[in-house]
Amino acid sequence: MGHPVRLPRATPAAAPPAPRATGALMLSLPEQIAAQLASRITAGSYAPGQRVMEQALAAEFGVSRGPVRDALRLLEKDGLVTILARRGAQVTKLSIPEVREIFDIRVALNGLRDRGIAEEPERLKLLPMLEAEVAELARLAKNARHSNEYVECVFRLNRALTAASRSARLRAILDALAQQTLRYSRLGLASELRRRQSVRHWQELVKAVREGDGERAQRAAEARVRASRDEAIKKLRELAEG
Amino acid sequence: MGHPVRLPRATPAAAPPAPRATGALMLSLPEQIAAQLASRITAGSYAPGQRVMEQALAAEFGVSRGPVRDALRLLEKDGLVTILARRGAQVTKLSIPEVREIFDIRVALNGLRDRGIAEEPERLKLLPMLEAEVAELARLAKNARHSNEYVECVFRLNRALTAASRSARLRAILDALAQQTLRYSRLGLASELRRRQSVRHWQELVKAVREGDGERAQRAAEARVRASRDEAIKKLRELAEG
DNA sequence: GTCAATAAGATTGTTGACAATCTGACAAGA
DNA sequence: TCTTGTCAGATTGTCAACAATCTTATTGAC
Repeated sequence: MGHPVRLPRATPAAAPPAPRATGALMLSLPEQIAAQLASRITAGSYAPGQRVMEQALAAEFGVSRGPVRDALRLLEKDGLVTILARRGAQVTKLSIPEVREIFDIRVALNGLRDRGIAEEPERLKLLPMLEAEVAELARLAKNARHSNEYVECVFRLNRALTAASRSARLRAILDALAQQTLRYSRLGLASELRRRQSVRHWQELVKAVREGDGERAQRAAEARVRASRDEAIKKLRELAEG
Repeated sequence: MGHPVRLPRATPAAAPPAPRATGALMLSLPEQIAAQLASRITAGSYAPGQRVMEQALAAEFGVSRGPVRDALRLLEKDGLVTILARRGAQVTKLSIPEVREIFDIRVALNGLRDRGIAEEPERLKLLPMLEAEVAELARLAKNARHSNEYVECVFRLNRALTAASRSARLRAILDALAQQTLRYSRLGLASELRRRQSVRHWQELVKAVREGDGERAQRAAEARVRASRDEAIKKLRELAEG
């Protein structure tokens, strides 16, 4: 069979070996599988600690174990699964200190990212989008029923900013970390008070970007992620105790 | 054949399938191959941009392409090779802006690392080693002929500090970045003036760790890596022009 | 002489099967 | 009752071969 092709889902027997056309934006087979699994993990379909077995996935996706292996290595790179030698892969399970560690790294690197963006001459192209999204954030924060939409909007913003970063390595690291903390960020934005604080942080960041003030952008970004970190940890502790 | 075993080098035909005992600290076959290749890359045996082909390595190590594939994925995770779909792996080639980006990330994360260490109660156990190594640095810096030893000592120090960090993720990221910038750090420590400056940074860091002053440790670490960055970039530019 | 199409070789992607190891349960002994 | 040893099933590690793609050199046309 070829390989950078669409995924036949849940093919019980052998898939028809029809070679497909080579499209424009194509993910390799392992990448497609990894993407599917990543969304299942971040969405919570797979529980933390759950084993992820090659054979079963290969059968489900109608491929052999090779591409599944590659996909699992890809997910390991993003920290979504943990691979133990001779013991296979399992959905990464994070302790509270580990969550904190990841947020701490994000504090430092989001600061670096947003400082870089604020000092970039092309930052002005980003501003309309930033301002529109932050206005949307302010709107959503007022209504307690829009918690999910608020979180989605924050993720869009973050993804856009990460994508705008010059450094490919920074992008890769931040994308991985953001994915790992996705479910916890959600926890940390549950209360309306927190969302209002979050809006202020974003507004401060946009202002700094508009004025090209890298240091202030960095401070705002760091403050924002720190607040997210503290609230997430607090909620996690409450969940662990109560 | 088994798999977490020693490497038969350059076996032309099939290796004798003798099953070996399961030792205590054992690397899987792909990890062993990856370690070998990593040292070749960081030592400069493989030139940047050079293609690294599965078949050839499999033949050289006397294994099939499977473990070699895994090894290359491992190296990609550390940024030592770049894998292009359908085009194989090549030793990562860094442009000057890319080198700068990596150093910038190291600035932020080394700061985070050393701040964490300075604020750790168990930091006192580290102090003797730190002080001994930094004294050694001061000794080596005085003699221009000891440039290589100086660099080695800096790497030991860095490795020890990274290993002492609480966060496994921070360790993984920093190890990867340090490997990627290894040859450039070497460039940046060539001049005696720079080594003297480097010693002062290290002394400042040790002092901050001794006193448990996290913020000062962070500033010292950041300053140290920034200086390393600037000197490496300067040398790279000189090489590119002259 | 330069450029595009073509064909041969080289290289990666994928597969299915076999070997080695791990997991869990069950039984025997202290 | 708890530990230890053994066994069967399940799962990962490895291999060799095939298929698809890419690269390179050659040919032909303009």
